[in-house]
Amino acid sequence: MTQSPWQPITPAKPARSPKEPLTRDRIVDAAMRLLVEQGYDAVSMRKVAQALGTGPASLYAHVANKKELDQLLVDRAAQDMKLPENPDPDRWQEQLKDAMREMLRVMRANPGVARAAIGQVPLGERAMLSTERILAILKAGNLPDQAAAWAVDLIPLYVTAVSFEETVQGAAGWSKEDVERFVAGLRSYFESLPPDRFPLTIALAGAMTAGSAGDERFEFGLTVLTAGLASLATPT
Amino acid sequence: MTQSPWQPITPAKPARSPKEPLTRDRIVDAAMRLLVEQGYDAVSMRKVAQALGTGPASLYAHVANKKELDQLLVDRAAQDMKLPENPDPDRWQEQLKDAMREMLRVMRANPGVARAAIGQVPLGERAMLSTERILAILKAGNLPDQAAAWAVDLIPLYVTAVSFEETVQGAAGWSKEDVERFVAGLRSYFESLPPDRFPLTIALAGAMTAGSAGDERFEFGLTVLTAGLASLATPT
DNA sequence: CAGATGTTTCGAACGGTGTTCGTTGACGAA
DNA sequence: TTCGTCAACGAACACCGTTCGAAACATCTG
Repeated sequence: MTQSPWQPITPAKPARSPKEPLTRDRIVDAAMRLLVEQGYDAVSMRKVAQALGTGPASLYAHVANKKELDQLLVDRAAQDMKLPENPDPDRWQEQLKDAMREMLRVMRANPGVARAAIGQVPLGERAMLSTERILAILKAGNLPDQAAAWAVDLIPLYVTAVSFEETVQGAAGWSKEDVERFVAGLRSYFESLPPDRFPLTIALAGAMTAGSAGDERFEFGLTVLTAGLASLATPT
Repeated sequence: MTQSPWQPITPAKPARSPKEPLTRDRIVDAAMRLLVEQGYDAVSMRKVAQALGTGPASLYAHVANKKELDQLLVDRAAQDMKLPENPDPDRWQEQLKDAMREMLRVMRANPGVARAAIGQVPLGERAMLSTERILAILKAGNLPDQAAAWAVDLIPLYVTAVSFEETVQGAAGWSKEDVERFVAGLRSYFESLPPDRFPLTIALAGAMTAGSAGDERFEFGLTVLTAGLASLATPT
């Protein structure tokens, strides 16, 4: 009774990790790799920790929570965006469109970033630098201060939303044919609606499902936004 | 040994539920109530089932999965949107703005719907009817078919994104003062950035954080979008 | 009326999630 | 050398969506 038969005693001592110490940067690196290679859903505290050869609890010494990690990922991606430093007042509309194309390009290159970015203002320093650059373009276009300030919120909202939609489809691992099949199904669904109540939807079924593959849809949004903003510019 | 002391005997027989049978509608009802009262995160298969006095597995006989339930919630909300049936060509821009205001109103009345709607085309019949109505307004404005077709995608995208942003804040149970405090913090963060690299952000810090409380920000988006769309209308 | 067949219900479980607790160990200051 | 501090981390908590399989019920067949 004084001693039980198998007493585990100390479990051999885990030898402490011989690896280099954890840092915020190493965590973001690992998370970014997971994000790009396997999409947003693969970025869990557990999987990131596992990729670093440790447990999830270890991450919380360097990152407040999952949301903060998401923000860090967004900021890391913003770093890759190349935006003009000295905008040209004569070409501001085209420059604005280019900037939005660049934002979409980066989000596509890092699938899942849109998912992490949606619904929260990116406040990291690198993201703020993008904001500054966009503001410069808008000021070059002679937009009133208030309009420029709100537009700089509206613009990423659009790009992020578009990229997010693509991400949702991409997350399911859809191939080009899958997308085509989905669009075709969508179109025939539109056309199958009751004609008395959905005349326009049926008539425009083709147009509504057009441009889903390429960038025409996105370009349309660019056109609408820049035209709308241009209409607010104070005449010089 | 032959009999243990407390033998539970038969567990009283669960008497089979004396309640009315489960239906898709009852499930959506319960989910909607949870959504409105406690936000999107409260809408889990488990909680919906619990609200109906059953287990989560029971729901799967009527609803394919969580995503389908989300779609059903969006469609249920779309039902509440009152949009004009016979748009007036002379007032189409104002009618379009009103329609978007109505969409936002409904999304606000059902907090969490935006979260359920984001990133997926709403295909339910009631949602499609809203699409039809918006199309009618756009056609009244003499937009080319392709423009109208893409715009009818762009418009809910904007409204949903705005509502979603509000939802994220609201989900944390923020009061009016909380929002004010957050905005004030944001503003002083902008102003504290290095002046050499962020001159515009600092100069416009006030403007960028303005209009977060009311609807001015949303109205700005309406103005930009309608103006941009109007610029695409074919002259009559 | 009895039996077979199909559908609905639902407890239990699987494998995942974000996060917290409390112990362990390493390292710098005294 | 001792002490105090703090990163590391195993284990656990409370959830999540979904599936399985066995009952309970409804309905049609003989």
